[in-house]
Amino acid sequence: MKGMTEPRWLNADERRAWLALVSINTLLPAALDTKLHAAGKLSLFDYTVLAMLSEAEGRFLPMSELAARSSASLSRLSHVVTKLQKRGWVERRPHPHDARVTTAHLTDEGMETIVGLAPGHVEDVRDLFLDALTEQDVLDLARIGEKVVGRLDTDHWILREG
Amino acid sequence: MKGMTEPRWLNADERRAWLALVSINTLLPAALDTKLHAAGKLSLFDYTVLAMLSEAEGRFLPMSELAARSSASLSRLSHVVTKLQKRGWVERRPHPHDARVTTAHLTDEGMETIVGLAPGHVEDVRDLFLDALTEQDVLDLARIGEKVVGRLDTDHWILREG
DNA sequence: AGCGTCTAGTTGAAGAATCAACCACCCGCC
DNA sequence: GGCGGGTGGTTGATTCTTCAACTAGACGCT
Repeated sequence: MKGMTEPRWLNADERRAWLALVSINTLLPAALDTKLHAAGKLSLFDYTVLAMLSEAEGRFLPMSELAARSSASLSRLSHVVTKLQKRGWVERRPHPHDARVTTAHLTDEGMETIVGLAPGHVEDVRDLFLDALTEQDVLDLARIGEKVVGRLDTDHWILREG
Repeated sequence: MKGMTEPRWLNADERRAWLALVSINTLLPAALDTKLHAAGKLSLFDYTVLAMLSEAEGRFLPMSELAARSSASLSRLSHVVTKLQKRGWVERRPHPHDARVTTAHLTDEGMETIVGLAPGHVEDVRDLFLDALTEQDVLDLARIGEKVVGRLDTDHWILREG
């Protein structure tokens, strides 16, 4: 049982930070979803999956690695890959040395799709988000953001050094 | 047609900031959803709706105002209020002077629910998020977060001065 | 009073996310 | 060599979200 002692309520600045984060959290994906849906009938998550594959060596990744890089559950990813597969953007193949693993491969058609979408998407990210910030803001946000990610998931892939 | 010119790709820090934000965006709500679901079978969004009502004068708000304060569409809110109503936490009442308006009222039972949940939730927010940050981080995040919110929605309620 | 337009909200169907149950396979160990 | 636990992945049911269509009342104009 937790909370027998008086909780430490949020002070004004903590509350501001928290509310802003929650608001960004609903507003930003919604806006990008709208843009991407208009540009190519896909969601931000669909886009992220394709983008992660396009940046991977050989344009394929095991499902679990792809799930990690898109911060999704295996279940969610599996459903989405099925959808992307039906559209011809992704293929599933068995792993040669471990029969448990499935690898998701980006098809040529999938590559064309994301290459066509990427410039517009990057522009949208700037419009909606980055252009509001100074260079210092970007630096601060990267620092703070990575701290938070580290707390939420110690082994998160964006924290791997390379 | 957009994008005839070469897009400005993200530099290293912009990419770090962007990836961190996207990751936080999926990880944080998921973690809080899990906690809240364990504590009381509700989602972060359900919680937010109840919290906004509990903080409102008279513990009621018009649907549109409640939608604004929880960053949701009227449609989403309407479905959720229906659900909360079935659990006895919220009531719908007509507005006395404008028959178009429905007001959502927090019931006593709803108030008890959120009062019971709030200390644990605040602790979770600290555990998962705020405790990773210094005071300066919190200040920076509040400043940057509000800038971003302002860009996404000029009239967002958290930016109203009061 | 009657018309058009805008605002507030609801609804049902369609698509997406989560959860729990499940299968198949790998690996270490007896 | 086979048993047990852990890993990688899929599936279907349930729940949530979104989208488009719709009702109804307010407000302004003539």
